Parts: sequence; structure tokens; C-alpha cells
Amino acid sequence: MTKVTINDVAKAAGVSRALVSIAYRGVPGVSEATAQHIFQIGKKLGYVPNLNAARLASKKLNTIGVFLQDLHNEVFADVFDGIRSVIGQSDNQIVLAVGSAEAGHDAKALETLIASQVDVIIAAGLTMSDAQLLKFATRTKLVSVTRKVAKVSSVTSDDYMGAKLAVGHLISRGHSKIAFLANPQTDGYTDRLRGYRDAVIEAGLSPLIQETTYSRVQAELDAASLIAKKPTAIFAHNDMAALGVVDALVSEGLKPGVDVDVVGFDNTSLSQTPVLALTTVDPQSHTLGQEAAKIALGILKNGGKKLESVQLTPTLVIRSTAP
Amino acid sequence: MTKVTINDVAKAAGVSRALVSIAYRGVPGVSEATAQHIFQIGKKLGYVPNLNAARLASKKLNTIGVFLQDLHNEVFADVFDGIRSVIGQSDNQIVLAVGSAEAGHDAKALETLIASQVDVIIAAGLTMSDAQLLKFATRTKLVSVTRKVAKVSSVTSDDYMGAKLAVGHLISRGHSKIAFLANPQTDGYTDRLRGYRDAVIEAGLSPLIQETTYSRVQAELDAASLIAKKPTAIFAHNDMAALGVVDALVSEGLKPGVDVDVVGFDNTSLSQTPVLALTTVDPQSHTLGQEAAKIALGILKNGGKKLESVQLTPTLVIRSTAP
DNA sequence: GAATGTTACTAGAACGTTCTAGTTACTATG
DNA sequence: CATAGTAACTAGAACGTTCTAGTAACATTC
Repeated sequence: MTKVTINDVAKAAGVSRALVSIAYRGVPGVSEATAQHIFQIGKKLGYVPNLNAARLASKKLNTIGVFLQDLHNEVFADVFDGIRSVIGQSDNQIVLAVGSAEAGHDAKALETLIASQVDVIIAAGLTMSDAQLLKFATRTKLVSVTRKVAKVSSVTSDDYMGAKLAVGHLISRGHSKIAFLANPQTDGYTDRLRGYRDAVIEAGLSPLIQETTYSRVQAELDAASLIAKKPTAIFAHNDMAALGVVDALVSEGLKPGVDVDVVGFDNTSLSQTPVLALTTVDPQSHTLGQEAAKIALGILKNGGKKLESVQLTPTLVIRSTAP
Repeated sequence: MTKVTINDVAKAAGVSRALVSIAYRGVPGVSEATAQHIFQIGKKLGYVPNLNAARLASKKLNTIGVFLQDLHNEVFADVFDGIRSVIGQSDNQIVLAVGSAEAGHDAKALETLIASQVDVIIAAGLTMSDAQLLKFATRTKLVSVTRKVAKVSSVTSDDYMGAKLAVGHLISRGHSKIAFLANPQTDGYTDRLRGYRDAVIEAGLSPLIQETTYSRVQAELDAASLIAKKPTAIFAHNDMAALGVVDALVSEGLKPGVDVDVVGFDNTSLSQTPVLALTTVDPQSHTLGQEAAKIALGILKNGGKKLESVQLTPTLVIRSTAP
């Protein structure tokens, strides 16, 4: 299991180190015949190019860092699939880092990506402060996904509009007491809150807001205390929280979509499942990832001097929790 | 944004390159006073050690590769949390790679980890053939999670027993036509199938097996054709598939846990949610991850000559789909 | 006061690639 | 037939660290 290097292959194949490198990178400069010969020797010896050495030596080996906030939330899997569907086509590498419940972990994860010398970072769901995010943006090329910050390239869904869509639907169904289960740590928090507030107030109603955290269990508890205030409809900041609301309703003997309407946000596969059938705002997570990846690739090409921000238009997916 | 290296810091601080390295690694050999001075200069210049260079030069900088099969399945998030709860304590680095729907992608991901020169790989949910897995095990130190293969260190739950537990519960509830919704691509497939088959036959009943794939939507379709055969209970190979079964039942107007019992496998947070309240086998994914990480750390210490396999005892979590 | 440590530091090699600047041999052009 | 161009290849520097083997200064021991 001792490491075999490019030198071993070069010696065994009777060519220079450089030629082996050229062959393995698939760049022009080697004849088909010798390339095959080199590969054959390499395979026999069990040669695997050392990625660390390659990344150290190479000016043009582009690697893209991807940060995902929470593996327990399927939204990030959707975003990642979108990213990979674009990056996978190019010959760039992805280095992955993921967040955790621990506060400040996202900053640590970005530091690791920077230390890995990635050329650009796509960060989905950052929860750090605007100030801290801006500081990172000066140190590295950064594309923020789902979190919008001035002066930083970002790909987001229009959370304000999404919230208005959701609440608008509830209003059109005749609701007069519409609550919002909010998570101040969520990326789109302020926009969704604004959208909710504006929609409610424009309809001549008054806002009813309950704050909660990332965890579904906590969302369920907070939903229960919200339900005690007898809203006729509840808009939740994301699908996981909406599930908490549905749970809380069911354990009170209330029927979602009949007794109390529920609308979520994210359109995860969870909400699509018929047993839950959650009405939800679709931010188009997969497309979000794709657009972010396109911007990242653009930054690799042109050096990334110009700020690029994409805002997608969300849609409302109507299912049975608010038919 | 031009890169500042250890040389820049050394020059500015008036010390040697080596001393800066010593200070930043936190190893003994530098006085407290100069260390502080070095850090101060480093901070001012914005120095971030190049991880690629460090990994290339260092013999003892241990990095652990982690492979997760499917970000859409929360089991892997649980396993990863377990891994990180152990590795995070040590000063080892984690390099992450994730699978995809694309066939053969897990092999590619492992190749990338090997190329990154990780010292040991923890792979959760590998779907490659036994032969291919064995070949990888000769090339690198490998700990397989949820997938058990002879001659390879692994951490698994006793899938055979888990299946027997599940089916045993259904039998004790008086069921006489118990079906199994199986996914041949699942890691524990053969064991779960054996457990199901043995339990059913020992009870004097006959097996009824329907195969499906990873996707929840496909599981729903296959569940529907299974339901047409009028089983009184259905055991699904994992929670996602069980959700598919529940969906199929609901859309036929049948009530899970009343008309037809349903049991899943994984005890993901999905199954815990009251609205679903899925009876399921708990393989203890978090502990699985922890044990795998412990073995990996052991391998780093002792060179990993000896084979180590842990098998956890699953429990049955009884909820309302099979009360 | 010589031997022995110990602490704080340094010079230079090493890690395994890629890149730059060639060199050689052969082919096409006018 | 000289010139230019191209394809196939090479030697050696470069990337930014860590490691090995040392040195100098000073304290401790008998």
C-alpha cells in the first residue's frame, strides 16, 4: 500500500515526469500511443495522482467550494443537486463542507474551504451576520445561495414575493386571522416576514407572529402555543416548521386544510408526499443551485470582478393543507 | 486578494519559516512571546495556511474521508452527525464526498477521496458490488457503515434481527398476509430479506415480495401494486419507502395502522413526526456513525492492520402505523 | 568547570505535482 | 532547398508547507 508517484510511472514507462502529467490530465502534447502505454504502466503500478500536490502546483486546476448549512434539511440536497448538475459537466472539482447546529460553525467551514484554496465558494444557507458575510466576501470569491446580502453575488428566490403569494392565497380563501411561525435564523427571514406583514396589513388584518428555531420538535411546541391563540391559518417559514404545525394541529384533534390552513416554504419532497400534501411556496431550489453554479463558473472564467445577483420568482404549490 | 504565504509572515516577523509553521500548528518549540508576535503579524497580513501544501508536506496530518450515499435520505445526516461528534473532538480533518443517483458514482467518489490522500475512509451506504468494495479495501483503509462485507471493517445494525423484530411484531398483531417492499440496491438488502422470509416462514405464512428502487415516488407506485394483492401488513425496506406505502394506502382510502399495518426501517425524524407516526426499526444511525469514527481513529493510531466489525442491536419503535 | 540538558530557534531538503522554456524530429510551404 | 511550423517530448524550477538535523544560548548537575 506504499504510495506510487508520478516518478515511479515515468521511470517504468521510460518517459519524463512531465509527459505522464500531460497524459493523465488529458491535455494535448502526447501521442495516443505513448499515452496508452503510460496508462497501462500506471494502472499496473496502481498510480493515483496526488490531488493535494496537483492543487498546490497548478495555477489552473479550478476547485469550487460548496457549503451546505444543514444536511437534515432536504432543501440543501436539492440545491446541491442543482450545483452538481452544472459543475459535473465542467472538469472542475467540488470540495464540500457542511454546517452544524453549533453556532459559528458556518464561519469555520468557510475558513476550511479558504484554506483548501478553493477558487470560489458557493455557500447555501449561511446564518452568520451580514457583517461577517461581507468580510468573507472580501477574502474570497463568494456566491451566496438563499441568503441575500448587498455587495455580494447571490442567487435567491424572491422571499418577499413568496410570502405574499402564500398569504395572498390564504386571504383569498377568506381567512381573517393568519399567523406566521418565524425563524429569525432563517436566511430569508426578514424578507418573508416583510412579505407576510405587508400582505396581512394590506388586507386590513393584524399580524400574529410566533418565533421558533430550526428544530422540527421546537417548531411543534411553538406551533402549539400559536394554535392556542386560535388563528384560522398558519404560514410557516419552511416545510419542516410547517410539518411541526401540522403535527401540533393533529394532536389537538384539528384537521389541517379543514379546521386550520397551513402553508409552508421550500417545496421539499416532504411536502409533496400525499399523506402530508402541504401547500407550500416553491423557491426552485434545484434551479437556485444551477444558477449559483453558473455564476461560480463565470467567476472562474472572468476573475469575478463584477457583482452578479439572480433572483428567481417563486411559485405557490397548492395542496390539501390549504386547498 | 493575492495569496500571502508563510514566507511573507516569516519575513515580516523576522523569524524563520519553520518557526511560523511551528506556531500555527500549535506544537511545542516556540516561546509564547514570539508565537503571539507571529500570530499578530499573520493576522495583519491575512495569512491562511495552505491546506494543500500542508497535506503534501506532512506525514502526520491525518485526514479522514467520509462518503455519504444520499443527501436526500436523512439517515446519512444522522450517521454524519455521529461521525462528527467523535472526529470533531480530535484534531483530524474531514474530507467529504457524496453519492448521487447516477450508477457507479460511489466508486468515483471513493477515487476522489483516495486521490485526496485521506488516511482512512468511512463510507456510509455503499451500493457497489462486494467485489468492487473488496478491491477498494485493499487500496485504502476503509470502514463501511450500514453495509457489511466479509474481510472489511464495518459498523452495521443487525438487519436480519431488525427485520425479524418488525415482522414478529406484525405476526403478534395477528397478521397472516405480510408483504415486504424491498429495494435490492439497499445496503442491508439480503439480511433484511432473510429476516423477513425466515420470520414469515417460521410463522407458517408465505412471503409476498415486491421490489422497488430508491425513489419515494417509485416506492409509492410499487406499493400500490402490492396493495392490490391485499396484504394485511406491509414491511418496507426503509422509512422513505414506508412513506410511499402510507401514501399509496391513503390514496386508496385505506388507513395505515387500521386497515393495513405499515412498518419502516431507519427511524428517521420523518417517522417520528406525529402526523406520520411510523412504526419502524431503529438501527441507531447516530451511534453507527460514532462507532465508525472510533474505529477510524483507531486505524490512524495503530495502522489498521486488524479487522474490526461492530454490529449494533436494533430496536423496534412502535408508533401508530402498527400500534 | 566540564558534562549534560533544555529551550528557542534556523537552514535546507522533501513532499508530488504542474509549468516554463526549451529541444528534437518531422512535415508542409514557397 | 531553405524556412517555417508543428508535434512529441524533456529538464528543471516552482508551488507552500513540514520535517530533519542542526546551532547557539543558557541553566543544571556533580
